[in-house]
Amino acid sequence: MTSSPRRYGSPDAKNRSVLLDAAEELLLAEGYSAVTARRVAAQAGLKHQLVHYYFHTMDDLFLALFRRRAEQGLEQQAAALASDRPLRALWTFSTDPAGASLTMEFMSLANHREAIRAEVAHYAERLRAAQAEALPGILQRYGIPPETCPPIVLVFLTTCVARVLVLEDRLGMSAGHDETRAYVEDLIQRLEEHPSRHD
Amino acid sequence: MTSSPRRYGSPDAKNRSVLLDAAEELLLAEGYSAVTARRVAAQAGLKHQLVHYYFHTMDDLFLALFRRRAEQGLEQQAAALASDRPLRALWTFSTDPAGASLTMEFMSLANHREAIRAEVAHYAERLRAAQAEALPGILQRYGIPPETCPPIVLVFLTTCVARVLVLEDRLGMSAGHDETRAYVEDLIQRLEEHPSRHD
DNA sequence: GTCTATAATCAGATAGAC
DNA sequence: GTCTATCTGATTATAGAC
Repeated sequence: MTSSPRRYGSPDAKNRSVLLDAAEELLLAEGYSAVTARRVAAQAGLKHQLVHYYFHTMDDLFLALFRRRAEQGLEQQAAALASDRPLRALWTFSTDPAGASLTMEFMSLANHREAIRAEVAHYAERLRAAQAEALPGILQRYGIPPETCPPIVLVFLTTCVARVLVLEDRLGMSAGHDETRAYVEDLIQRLEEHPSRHD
Repeated sequence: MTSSPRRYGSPDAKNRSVLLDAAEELLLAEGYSAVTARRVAAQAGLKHQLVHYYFHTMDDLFLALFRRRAEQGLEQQAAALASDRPLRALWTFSTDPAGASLTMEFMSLANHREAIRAEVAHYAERLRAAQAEALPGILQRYGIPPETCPPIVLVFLTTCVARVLVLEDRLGMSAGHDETRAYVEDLIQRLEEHPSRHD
């Protein structure tokens, strides 16, 4: 009589990670619309019902996938900011094709999946807050007067440029890319190689 | 015997535009995954088969929708660049929420729809080329030495910032937005109100 | 933990009547 | 130009056996 007490897999089962890996590959290669229970399972070499066994709904799968990546991202960025060439490290981190592509894909997803929206927004704000907190000290170390440009604006600009570069690359666009990369990297190099000279 | 010579509606039929309008509303409000033949027709108050009558496939509908918007966009940007306050006009044009949202939605779509990809990339390159052509003259008029920053880089930066601002707004993000908007608008105002002074 | 089987939707697309 | 009817295939999700 009592309605079936639906069972679900434990969070640390091996095949759970296998499914998440498969989902991430699909998301990166074909976009979020390709991430269906059946295709994820096929990619993992498992039956599609297992997706529902480990993740109640597809939203749950996306959330689990996002959280796993988000934690890695926060750690990587913290390491970059703490390194001895933080600007270069931050730029390398931000323009990582896989990372930026996944972020953009999750942002698209968040646009029409309510459950994802809050999570993505929260993570992005945390990333940005960590940068905004670290940057003033970094700029000061390089002798850059804070009046030049508010650190939070610099943080925002960097993120924008990195994301759009990666996004457009994927579409086969290139207008202005080389010039912008060169401009940013030249800027970083001048700052980090000659901390005293910058005009 | 001869296989049915499938018929299709003429490009200037009234209901064709009605369907495109409906598709655009859906795309803006709920994202591209909501733009199905059935939902578009429902939004337009028509039967879903009419979508296939006017647009052979859904890709055709997306392409028609994109081209209609793209032509408007190119005209609007040309008008902005030719106005007496081109920087301000360009910024206003670029940060138009509806326009930027649609552009981002089409970029997401282009990411996993081959037929859309080429069209979106081509349009975006044309927009950027038009800006890159006009900007040197504008900067010269304001007395800005071209060594400060390559015009094409400025063009790219502006587009990035505008797009990401709009995208993040839709997700409910706000960190750094006010500061960045203020920074850009202050910059534009200083340039356009006092063409001679800029330091 | 994994399987078979199945329910219930929803999608794109076409044929042919009116 | 618009309709009804239909085909085909994909999707999420659940129940219950093993």
